[in-house]
Amino acid sequence: MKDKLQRNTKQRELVLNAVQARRDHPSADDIYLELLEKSPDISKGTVYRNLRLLSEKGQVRQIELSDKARFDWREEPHYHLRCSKCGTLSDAAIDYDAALDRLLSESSGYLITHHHTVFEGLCPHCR
Amino acid sequence: MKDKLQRNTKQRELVLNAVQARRDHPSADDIYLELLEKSPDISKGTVYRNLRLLSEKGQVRQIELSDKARFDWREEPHYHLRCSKCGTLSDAAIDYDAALDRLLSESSGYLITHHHTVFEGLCPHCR
DNA sequence: ATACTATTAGTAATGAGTCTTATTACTGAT
DNA sequence: ATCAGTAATAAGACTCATTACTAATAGTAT
Repeated sequence: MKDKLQRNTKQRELVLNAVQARRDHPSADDIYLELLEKSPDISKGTVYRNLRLLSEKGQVRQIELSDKARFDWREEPHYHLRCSKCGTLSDAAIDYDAALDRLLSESSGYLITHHHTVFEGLCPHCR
Repeated sequence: MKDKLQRNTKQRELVLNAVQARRDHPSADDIYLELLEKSPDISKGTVYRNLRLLSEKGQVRQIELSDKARFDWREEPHYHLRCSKCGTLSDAAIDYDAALDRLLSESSGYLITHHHTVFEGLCPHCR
């Protein structure tokens, strides 16, 4: 139950800043390649590990997609929208429905913490 | 625009039958290993390809998870529920909300075809 | 039966993500 | 400021789901 000490490293801050500075939805590798430009010694494992740690702490949001994870600077839960053709990912303008979590918690016996939703379709450019 | 011919092969039927005979949510590799028992010559690529083709035709449903794809015999769209600890996957007792697709189609300019939702939480056994 | 070609078996290749290990560098205590 | 303890790192090997390649096979229309 005791929290284990977490240190503040330059690399962790670089990763956090990189995600927060972007307004798209980069993959772990996107962030890694971006950081490589300014910090040629940063390691891929470091980027992946810090992205996981930061998303566990809630400072960054991990979007679970089937092909590969993407990351999001927004802290509040929200849904996403992906073009089936070109793969573009954007935020969906539909509010997160927390009532579903409560409803399903009662009926299923699970302790539901959250859900994630991805809408699929053709974007204006591809349709 | 012309439909390209699809052949009915023994292997494709084996794959379809295997998925439809199960009431859990097997991965592609689960199906491959199961078929190997009775048909030692079946190839992994064949199983993966046919699962994709069958899900494109709607005879089988592909569940998009971040770690690996799972498959489902049910044809109607529905949501899923995954235990964050043990990974167990089950169907969620909440109806698919097609109204969300229409709503977002109007506001986003996308042509939304569907959405997929996975609830996360601790199952009765793990909580 | 024949011709056409989708599909297959077998295997190599890809790519996201994890793991390993020796080294480095935070952090709290002296 | 120095020191000791140990979390975190760099570099690269590794895992594992999925795809790509290729010569051989087998549906299907004629």
